[in-house]
Amino acid sequence: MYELFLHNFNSKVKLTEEEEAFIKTYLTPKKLRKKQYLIQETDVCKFMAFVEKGALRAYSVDEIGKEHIIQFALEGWTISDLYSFLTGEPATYNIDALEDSELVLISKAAHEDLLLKLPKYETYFRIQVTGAYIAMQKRLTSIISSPLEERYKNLTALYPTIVERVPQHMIASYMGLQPETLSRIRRKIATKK
Amino acid sequence: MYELFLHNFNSKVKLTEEEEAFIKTYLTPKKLRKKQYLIQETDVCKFMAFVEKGALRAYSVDEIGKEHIIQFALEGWTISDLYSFLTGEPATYNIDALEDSELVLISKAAHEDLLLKLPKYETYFRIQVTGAYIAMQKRLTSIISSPLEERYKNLTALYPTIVERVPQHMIASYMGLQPETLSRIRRKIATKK
DNA sequence: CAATAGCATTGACCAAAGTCAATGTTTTTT
DNA sequence: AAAAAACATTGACTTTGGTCAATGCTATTG
Repeated sequence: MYELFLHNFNSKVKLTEEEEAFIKTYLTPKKLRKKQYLIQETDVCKFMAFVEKGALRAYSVDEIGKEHIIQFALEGWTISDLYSFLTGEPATYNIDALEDSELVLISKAAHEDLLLKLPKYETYFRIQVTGAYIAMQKRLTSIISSPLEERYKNLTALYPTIVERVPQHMIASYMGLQPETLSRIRRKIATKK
Repeated sequence: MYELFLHNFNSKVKLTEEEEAFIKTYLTPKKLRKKQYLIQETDVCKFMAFVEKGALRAYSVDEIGKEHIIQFALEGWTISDLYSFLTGEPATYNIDALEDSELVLISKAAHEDLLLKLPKYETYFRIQVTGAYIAMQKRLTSIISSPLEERYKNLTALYPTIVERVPQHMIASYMGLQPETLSRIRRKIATKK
């Protein structure tokens, strides 16, 4: 249990066996069926979830009821409404499962305790967040500076698994587009070759 | 010297006088005249810059030579090409001064040394990056889910100083728009009231 | 395995943002 | 203070993406 999580952790900060055992006492496993929610908007987000298996998405819903996907998480990724998690304010995102999934949960209490008691946890978390920040900055740059066609190509190049496993209309949502538009872009790319 | 930086640091992680003195030995002050570069694309980004005074911007340049602003930094903000800074790869952004500015630089060597020698520095950095991540996630959410008019209103509400101090065509660039489009949105908002 | 719901594609039309060009204003520079 | 540069606005037109509606395909699921 927790294989992938611990593997991920060790690849960033090497743990001793005792430390591994110690961390494990703070983790909670959780299975989620396809379409089940991990968090709903207006709840307070009580944990960060590491994906051992499966796929989740975080999305917001606008005034006219449209969903906008802001993040996907496949195996090895962490997903949460970090703002809500850290501040205790209500979540602004919904997170649900796109496939039957297995998660490792870190609760707020666990997070805070680990930060205090295990310096390596803080290092791990710092590296994680820094990586997430850089990845998101790239995404943002691509949004404001690349034409759509490029953006879609980049996405498939960077995250081929996401594009394969996730329905196309969700990819469209993630890119801030209508499904019809993405369909047309794909056709355009296909006919060019 | 370093007043604002240390104040900012202390507001996140309280330092003793000795620790303050210790950190100061790692800092370098730097003045930048308007239009001067802190980093140019293809350089390796050698520091993180905290703004004591003035205003900077980070931007990328696309194939057809258009500039796309991805971040502004006013007093109290930190700016860098974090990816390049951490990996040693060439920068993908240019950073330059919008006004005469005073900066506090933290070099790569200083950053690494501080992470090892002063746990509070790691905590400070973690909190900083986490905050930056959350802010950017909000910006991204707003881009993919709000109509333009809302986005401009949000921006002026959230960062009134930026909108005041920075030329409008740069705000447009930051929003991923043409200057003409932003001008029209502003007129639309103005006539509505 | 039949029925249903979810999904992708296409077409016709509309709305929004981009482009190009001209004009007037403000800010900088000399 | 004059000249030049940078900036903001507006209009006419084009391009791009959104909307609505119809069709056929593909997975679920009962």
